[in-house]
Amino acid sequence: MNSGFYKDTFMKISEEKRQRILDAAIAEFSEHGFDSANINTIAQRSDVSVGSLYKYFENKENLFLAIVHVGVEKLKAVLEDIIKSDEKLESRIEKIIKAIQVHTRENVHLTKLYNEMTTENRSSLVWKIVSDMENATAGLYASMIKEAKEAGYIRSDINENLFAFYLDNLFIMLQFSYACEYYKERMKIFVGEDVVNRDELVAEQLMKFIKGAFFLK
Amino acid sequence: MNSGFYKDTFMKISEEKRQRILDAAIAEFSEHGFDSANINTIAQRSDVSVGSLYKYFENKENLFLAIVHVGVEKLKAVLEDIIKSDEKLESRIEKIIKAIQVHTRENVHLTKLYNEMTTENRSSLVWKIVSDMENATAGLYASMIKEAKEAGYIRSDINENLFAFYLDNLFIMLQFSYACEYYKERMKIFVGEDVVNRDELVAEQLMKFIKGAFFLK
Amino acid sequence: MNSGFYKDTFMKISEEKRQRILDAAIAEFSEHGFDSANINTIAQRSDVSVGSLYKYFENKENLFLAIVHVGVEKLKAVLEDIIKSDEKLESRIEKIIKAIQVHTRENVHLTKLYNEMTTENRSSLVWKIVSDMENATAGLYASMIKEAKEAGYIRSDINENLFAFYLDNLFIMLQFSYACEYYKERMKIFVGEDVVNRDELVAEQLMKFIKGAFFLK
Amino acid sequence: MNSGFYKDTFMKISEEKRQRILDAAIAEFSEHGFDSANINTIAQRSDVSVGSLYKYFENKENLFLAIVHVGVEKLKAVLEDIIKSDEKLESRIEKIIKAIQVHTRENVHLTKLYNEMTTENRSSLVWKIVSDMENATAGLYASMIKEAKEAGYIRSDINENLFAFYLDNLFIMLQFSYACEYYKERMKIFVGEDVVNRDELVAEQLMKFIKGAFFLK
DNA sequence: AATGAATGAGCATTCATTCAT
DNA sequence: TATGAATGAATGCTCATTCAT
Repeated sequence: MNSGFYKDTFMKISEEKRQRILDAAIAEFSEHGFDSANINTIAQRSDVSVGSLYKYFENKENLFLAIVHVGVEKLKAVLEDIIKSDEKLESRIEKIIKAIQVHTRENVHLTKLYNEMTTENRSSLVWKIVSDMENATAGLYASMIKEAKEAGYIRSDINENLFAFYLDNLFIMLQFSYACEYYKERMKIFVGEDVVNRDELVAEQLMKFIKGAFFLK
Repeated sequence: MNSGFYKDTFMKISEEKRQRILDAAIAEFSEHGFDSANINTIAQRSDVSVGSLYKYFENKENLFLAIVHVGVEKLKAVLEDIIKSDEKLESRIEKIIKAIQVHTRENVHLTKLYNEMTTENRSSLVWKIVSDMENATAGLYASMIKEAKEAGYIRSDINENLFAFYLDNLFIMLQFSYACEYYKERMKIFVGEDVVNRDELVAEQLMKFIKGAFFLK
Repeated sequence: MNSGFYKDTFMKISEEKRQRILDAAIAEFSEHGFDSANINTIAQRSDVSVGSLYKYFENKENLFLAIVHVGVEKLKAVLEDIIKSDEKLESRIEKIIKAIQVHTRENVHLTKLYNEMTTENRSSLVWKIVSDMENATAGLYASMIKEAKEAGYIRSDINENLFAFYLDNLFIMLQFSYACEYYKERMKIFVGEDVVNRDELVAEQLMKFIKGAFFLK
Repeated sequence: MNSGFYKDTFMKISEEKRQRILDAAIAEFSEHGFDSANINTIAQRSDVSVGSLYKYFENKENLFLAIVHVGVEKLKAVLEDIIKSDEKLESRIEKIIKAIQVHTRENVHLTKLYNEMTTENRSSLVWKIVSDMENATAGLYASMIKEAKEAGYIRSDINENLFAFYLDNLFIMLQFSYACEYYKERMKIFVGEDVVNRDELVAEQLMKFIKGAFFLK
């Protein structure tokens, strides 16, 4: 049950306090990156003593991993819900795109964290946590595509693994483009200052892009 | 000529030494990220004294910006060459994909740096340098697509800016997938352990993906 | 109450520890001057960690200003006590001279610090703290003289501000001559090796000098 | 002949270059104090290479001592000229006061340097150079006073050494009050913002102060 | 269990001094 | 003799982690 990143004591405190700590940590880590994030600041932000923080988490790294875990679980929940539904491929993809737009805006910090996380420093540590999700998504996408392919619904001359990969690549970049300053600026350059207010257009065109790639016409 | 990140003295030293410093800095920054990168280590790695390093660069930040600048210029050169050629859209895209595969493998550190750079901390500083390149690429892709659209070569119901954006998103993720540990692992999960040896397949399928998205069938 | 140079935490530690820190700082700064004073040494001397020192004071400068403040307050207390008494001018001056001799010997480091402080580097920062005291003394001396002048007790053809200034000049040099190596050596050259043991003579003659300057005969 | 602070080579360069170096050094040391003064800056300011500077002076300290020496010699020359004249005491003192006002304004840097020099750090090293001058002045003042005393020109109940000492104290403070920021501000507080433009008043009142102290009335 | 003061290793940066040219 | 690039020890300050209360 325990993901191994927090100590048992962390589960003995009130739900509210636990959340305060996680929120503070997510904010701090996503704003400053792992190295510059300050444990003492996280303690202040969450109105908890440093001492306590170290009663709940072995060290800075584990606190980081714990929140990455939380973030991943949250995203996984959102995606699985959609992918596992038995609607047809097209509408599932459409739902994912819209879900990404909503979820990313509501969890900007978590998304920044996800980007931060892919950085060299921490990647090996973090991989243990994330591989799980990536595995899940990768599998789901691939089988979703395979299914559609077998049903003659999409073209048959494609490698479903690679196509799943490219599809997810587009989704990841969409997330970052909505949450991370750098990618947001970049998107504005490509599309114009007001993209951020034109979610439907972005979704519609992305849908068109993907459909073209997948579907027979 | 001088990008403003290094002092004039940096240009007075031997080409070989200059390269040694840049390489050491690129390696250190890409391995540890800006904050954890150690100037003293860079000095040792490049067999130069710390004092000298500070004779060449105002401070840690400027050294970082200088190498980002170098990286960006290098990549820009590669891409512009291809995009500006007057071959047809299809073969230009194909060339870009292949160029990314080659360039990224040859410049793993620089690519890691690019990822590192998109991280919150430094993004505003770095943006000045990179926006330039993003602007160039964005414009080139968009006009390339517009042209093809007007020539009736690709479909006419698309927003060229957004399609250029999605296209570049795929390229960026391809780069990271070849250079950054995290993304490399992820790619393996999606496609299998041996992807890294199957460049042709990756390129071919990506080509198929993109062609589907763009071209009339 | 808080002069603004130390953080609140400084007042939460034991009186004894606080004094140890101030003493160590006063010694170090007065021995080496602001620039060469070593924070790490002050930490060792006062048997406190550097980290703690920085918990109590924002930075080196504030620590310096804090002890200057302490020194000034101490001296001010001594002088005000005497000047504000309502004895006659003559005996007040005599008391000041004796007080300087005693106080300076007991606070050699603080007096050295005062000298150090008048040095260019820090003067503007320090002025805020000291101007207060100088203002007080200047005013007190001047009104003391004015009063005596109006009472016909001393001569009437003098500018009380300038005479107050010259008087204080003599006092300042007396302080330095007892505390600072340079001025001490100088005094020995002027008066002989054993001046330091002849406080009464020094005081008596200075009294004579000043009385001549001020009083009608 | 060689004071021992510079190497022989220093005398082999042009008078003009030598002066440029001394001026730059005086300015730098008086502006920043010994520790913060920067040898490389002195080299730039005097348009001479650091290498050369080290050909002329053993190290930073010796350069400092060399300029102190110059300053002292300059001041000594001014004072001796006056003190050794055979005018009567009163007018010699008057001339000294005026000379101080003029010389100090013309040699602000040197005077700041003198103050800087009395600071603990350097005092023992510096003392060798200055003791010489102090000795000279002390002796001259004392014998000047003794003479006047024996001539019945001033009062006979005074210790000529101590009176010489107090007299010189007044002179030193006058110098500092014209040259050093800290003391200048202090003088303004005592006398008013426009003192700096009222040299005659300052001189006249100081004369009055001293005459009262010394002369029979 | 909770606190938060205390610790001290670690790193960016400066600058006196050297030495190859 | 003159140069100025190169050196690296030294120091202010930060922050993860500990531990006495």
